[in-house]
Amino acid sequence: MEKTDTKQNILTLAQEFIQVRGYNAFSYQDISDRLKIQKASIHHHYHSKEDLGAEVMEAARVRFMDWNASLDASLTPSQRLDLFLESLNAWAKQKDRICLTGIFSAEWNTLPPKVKKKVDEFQMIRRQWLVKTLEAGRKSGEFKGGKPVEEQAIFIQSAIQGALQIARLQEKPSHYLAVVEQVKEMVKK
Amino acid sequence: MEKTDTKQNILTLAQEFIQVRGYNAFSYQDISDRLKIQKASIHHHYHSKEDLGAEVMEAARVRFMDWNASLDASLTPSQRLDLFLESLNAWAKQKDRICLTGIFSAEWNTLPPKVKKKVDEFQMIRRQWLVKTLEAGRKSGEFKGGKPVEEQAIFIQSAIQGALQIARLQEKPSHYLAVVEQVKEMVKK
DNA sequence: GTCTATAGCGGGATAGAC
DNA sequence: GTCTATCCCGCTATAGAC
Repeated sequence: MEKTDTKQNILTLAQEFIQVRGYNAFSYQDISDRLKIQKASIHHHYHSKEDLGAEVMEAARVRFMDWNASLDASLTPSQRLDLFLESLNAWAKQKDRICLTGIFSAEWNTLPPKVKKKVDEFQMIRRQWLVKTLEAGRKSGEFKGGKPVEEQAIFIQSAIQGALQIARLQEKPSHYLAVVEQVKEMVKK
Repeated sequence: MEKTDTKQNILTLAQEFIQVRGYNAFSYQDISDRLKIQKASIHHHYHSKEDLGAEVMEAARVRFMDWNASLDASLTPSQRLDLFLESLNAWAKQKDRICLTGIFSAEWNTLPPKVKKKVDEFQMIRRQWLVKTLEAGRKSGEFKGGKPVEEQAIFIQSAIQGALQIARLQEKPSHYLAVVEQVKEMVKK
């Protein structure tokens, strides 16, 4: 077992703590306890907490880009939307996590600059993905028309972000699915 | 000017800080700076931060009940829903605030017990109000049928909570209004 | 009811040995 | 790359004078 994946382990744990407890509420101590290393060792891999937070978002961005690139070209817009919504259900099922943009946007006014920048970027990339997918679905006739796609994308992001938070608060992962069903009903013909 | 409203001033400021910065990120120091009193004096009015957080939610509950009681009996369900959605727009317009349930549900896993209890209670009271209003609207023929009203209420709460967060992140209060429009379109005939 | 003073803790970060 | 030791800060909370 190589020790070189310590850096990766820190990143993975940081994301978990951020989703579970929030950026402000988690500490280097939390991570060092779980990894059985000292607090100071974490600074060797991530100079500051701000950097670590930014790297968590950067990794999420890369993962989303990879996920998108891996989608079969033959998938319809409707199927793509389903996969997108289903991918977030993972957090609801784990019951103690919400989505990254959900926690970061709630803590927004207290976040360090580098983190803010990455969060905003991540949010916009996903927004654009939704816009593109919604446009494709309207063109293909699978989706309803109506409000501008940009507004519809904001609506979808709002609903799923809020749904994950409310589902966790009430310990009802199924609340997320209920919201997803209504999103689909609203978008699809 | 009486000094007896110090207790009320603390409560008002606490709510502001919670909505702007979050429960974990605000401190007694923040309040004492603004009120030009010492940190220790705050403890005289609210024994602990946990109590203060719980009182903020309790006050919000009372305000909501009063607001509901003040509604003219002749208002239609559709008008009631509009007023409900509009009341939250106040936070979007102030640009640096999100709704109380939004911040508390994001910080959920780190909240002290008394606060959790009050948040959950507040959330459920508003849910029930929405359920009642949606039912009335369906009965009167103003609202569409479809998904169970309970699920529709969860959907509305999710969407507006997420919308306020996203609107603040992108400094676009209008994002909230765009979501509200889509909520109305979804509910009303 | 407000003050000063301080206890006690945990946070992020750094220095320097190994 | 990990360790020990330490610094400095801000937090919640308490004690006790006025």
